[in-house]
Amino acid sequence: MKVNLNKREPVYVQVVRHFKEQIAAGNYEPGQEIPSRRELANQLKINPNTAQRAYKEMEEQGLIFTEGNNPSRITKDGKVIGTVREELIIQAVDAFITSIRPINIPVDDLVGLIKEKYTEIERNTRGDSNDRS
Amino acid sequence: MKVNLNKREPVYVQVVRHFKEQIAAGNYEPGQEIPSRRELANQLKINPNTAQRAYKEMEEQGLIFTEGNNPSRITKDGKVIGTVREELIIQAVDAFITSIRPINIPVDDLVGLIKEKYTEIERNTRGDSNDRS
Amino acid sequence: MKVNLNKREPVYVQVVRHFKEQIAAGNYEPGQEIPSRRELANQLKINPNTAQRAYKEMEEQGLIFTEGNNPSRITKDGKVIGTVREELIIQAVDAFITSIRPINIPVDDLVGLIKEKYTEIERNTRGDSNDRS
Amino acid sequence: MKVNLNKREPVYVQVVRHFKEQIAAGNYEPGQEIPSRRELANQLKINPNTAQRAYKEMEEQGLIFTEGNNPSRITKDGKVIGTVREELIIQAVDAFITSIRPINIPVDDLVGLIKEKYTEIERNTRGDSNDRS
DNA sequence: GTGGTCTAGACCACC
DNA sequence: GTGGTCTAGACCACG
Repeated sequence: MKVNLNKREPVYVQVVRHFKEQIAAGNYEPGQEIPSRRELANQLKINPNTAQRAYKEMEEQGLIFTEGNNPSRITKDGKVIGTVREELIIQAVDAFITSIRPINIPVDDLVGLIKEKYTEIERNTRGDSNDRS
Repeated sequence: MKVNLNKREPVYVQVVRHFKEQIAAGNYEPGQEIPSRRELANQLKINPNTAQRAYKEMEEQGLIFTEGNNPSRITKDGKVIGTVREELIIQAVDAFITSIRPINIPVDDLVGLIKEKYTEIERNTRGDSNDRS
Repeated sequence: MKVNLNKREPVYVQVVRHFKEQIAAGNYEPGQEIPSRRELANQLKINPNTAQRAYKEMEEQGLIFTEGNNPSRITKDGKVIGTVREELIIQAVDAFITSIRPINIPVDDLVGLIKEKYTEIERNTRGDSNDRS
Repeated sequence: MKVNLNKREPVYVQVVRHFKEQIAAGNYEPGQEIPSRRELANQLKINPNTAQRAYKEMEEQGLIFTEGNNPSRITKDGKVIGTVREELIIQAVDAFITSIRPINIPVDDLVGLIKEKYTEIERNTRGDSNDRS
């Protein structure tokens, strides 16, 4: 994973989103260990406080849990995991429609463009693993 | 048009985007006058400086031009106008794909969701005209 | 002559400068008639008030004079004409030095560039008359 | 550095030009930190917003860059730095030629004037260091 | 009336 | 502390 310091999206939000994506994609087993806060901060070269904030956010949302001084783990609650996936999809679709609606483009043209772009990416990344964190 | 002060997207960016959408939708003739900075500020109930900033941005991008102290106008350059539409569409599609890609959803499911959402909106707004307020 | 509405230099100043240049270049005889204010405004497609302001400025500086309802004329005072020339040259040189000084470029390099540019222009305009008002 | 509030040239443009000159003169290392917007505003006794505007301009031109909320830095792109110098010189020479051309002064007279003025300034400033204040 | 700049002061989120 | 945005209000010159 890489973090972009210049985007308007705060770094800690980017981190949270990244984990959500990994969970939604099924790249994490329920209960699986995730890197410690310090470790993540080192990997991404971000401030430990930022990592801490991201983890705190995820804990509050029930995505991860921490027992005592052990490393944090992905939630074991299957329902939460399913919700994350839906949430991400709905958010993406809504944002897309909102941004494209005022332009008055026929929905079929749109679908064409998306399929095109999608297969183009598939072609470029075939064989790559999905988890490039 | 309405402006949302609470979004992360700066007001002046919202204004720029709104004009781009209007141009892309064909609601502006090349060379057409647009409201003066003060007038726009009154309409949107924003500060004249914010309007000024939006217009400056548009001027730098070649979307509008100003001769002397006359009110600004939409560019007469048809090429620019054509590009705006494409740019908006490509940006939207790219952002969408980028946000949805890591989740590994089959493209056909995606298309289904989009069409669904799209027609739902169509149903709610049928009969509305394309006002340029 | 052409006037640029988008420069920071006010239009009326551009007009004044243009006449000064013509005088300095010797393209006007002392006492020669110049276009009426209205005529000039038509030629340059500027507001008559702007033409008026330019002429007023020139009268105050003693460059032109007007007798009754007759067309204005270039001053007959040879000394004024000589001064204009010197003034323009000194202004130009001063502005140039001021802008180039902080960069620390050897004066000989500078002279080389100027000569180069100068002859380049000469080549492109040979045969042209100087008065393209 | 000093800023002149009474010149026609806007303050923020003066600031941008000053940094360009410093870069062109080699007084800044690539990647070197520059004062924060607030600090610069204090130094020059201008409003922080004016400093902000100057920095934004420089950022758009690729002269400086900002990572997250850290102080901005001079670009590390050597090409950009090289271009700045050339750009400043060419602009100055072009402006000079444009202003002096219509007067029809022999190029050798011009060179004489420049050298004269140049050495005169050298005499007055010999011993000064290249401070970057 | 127009565009343009500047100041003063406030607010926000991020780190 | 940093960058960034916004408001409010003033001023200027141009046309």
